[in-house]
Amino acid sequence: MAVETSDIGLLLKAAFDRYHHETLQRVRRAGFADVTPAQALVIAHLSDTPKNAVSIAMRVGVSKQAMSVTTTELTRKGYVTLSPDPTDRRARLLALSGRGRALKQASGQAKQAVEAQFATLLAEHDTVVVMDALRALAAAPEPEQVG
Amino acid sequence: MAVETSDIGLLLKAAFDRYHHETLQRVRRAGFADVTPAQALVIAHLSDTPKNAVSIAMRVGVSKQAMSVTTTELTRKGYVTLSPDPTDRRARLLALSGRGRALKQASGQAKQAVEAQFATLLAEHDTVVVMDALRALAAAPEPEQVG
DNA sequence: TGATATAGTCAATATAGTTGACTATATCGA
DNA sequence: TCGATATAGTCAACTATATTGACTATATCA
Repeated sequence: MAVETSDIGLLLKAAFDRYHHETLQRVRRAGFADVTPAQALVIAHLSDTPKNAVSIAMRVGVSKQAMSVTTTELTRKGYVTLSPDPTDRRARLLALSGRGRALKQASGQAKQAVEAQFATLLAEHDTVVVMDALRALAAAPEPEQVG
Repeated sequence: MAVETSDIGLLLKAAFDRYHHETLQRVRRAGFADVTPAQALVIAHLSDTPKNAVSIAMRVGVSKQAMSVTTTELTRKGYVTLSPDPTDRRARLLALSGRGRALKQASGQAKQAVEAQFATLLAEHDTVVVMDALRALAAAPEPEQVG
C-alpha cells in the first residue's frame, strides 16, 4: 500500500495494517500458524488473572457473541482453558494454558522486534510523543452530538 | 474500549477504530447512510482523475477481486461511474459521480472535525511528529526475512 | 504471430462482526 | 422471600470484507 497521503485516517490504517501484518507473520513463523488476528487480539488482553468472556469483550471492543466464538476457538486450539467462576455460576473464567502463555510470549517478542524497527525511524523523544498521542486519540471522549 | 495499555499495536488499533468510527458516524449523519467502511476507503482514494480498479486496489491494499465487489456496490449506489478506458479495452475507469463528490466532501469535513478534536489534545509540533511517524511506520520497508 | 502478462469477473471459502432470541443465574427492592 | 430485572453465555441468521483459483478478453513483448 503506497502512502503519500496526509490523511491521518489513511495513515492510521496503513500503520496499523503494517504493524499487524508484520507481528502476525512473526508469530506464525514462531510456531503458531493457526492463530487468527482476532484470536491474537484476545490473547493480548489476557493476563495471569483469569477473566470472564464479557469483561474481555468490553476491553477488546466486540459483542459478547463475537467473543463467545473466539473463546470457543481458542479453547479448541488449546490456547485457553475455561473454569467455573466460584463467585458466579453463569460465568466461565478464561485463563491462558501453557501453550497460550507461550503464544503470548512469542507475540510479545514479535511486537518488540517490530517496535525496534519502528524505533530506528524515530528519535526516542518522538516515540514517546507518538505513544502519548495514540493513547490520547484512542481514549478521547465522545464529542458532543453534532447531528 | 478501555486503553490503559502501552502496547503500540493495541494503541494503533484503538486509535484507528476510534477515528474511523467517529468519521463514519459523521458521514452517515450527513446523509450518506448507505456507505460502508470499505466503500468509504475507496472513495478516499478517488480523485478527479479517473483510475482503473486494479490501480485503486493496489493503493487500498486489497485484491482486485475485493475491489471488483466494492466497485459494483459503489456504482449501484450511485457514487461512482464507470467508463471505458480509451487506451485499454480491458479496463474501466472509475470516476466520482456528483453524489460521489458530495460524499467525498462530506467525508473530508468529517475528518477535519475529528482531527480538530485530535489537535486539541496535542501541541502543533507534536501533531507534525505523529503524522511523520505514522507515515514512516506505514511505509517502512519489509525487514530482512527472519525465519 | 505466439507466449505471456494484465484487467476484470465469478465462484467458493474464511474471518469477523452484528442483532435477536433464548436459558440460567444474580441481584435488587418491596 | 419473592418477583422484576439485569447479566453471562450460547445459538442462529445475517452482513461485510477479505482471500484464492479459474476464467475471458485484451495487451504487450520478442
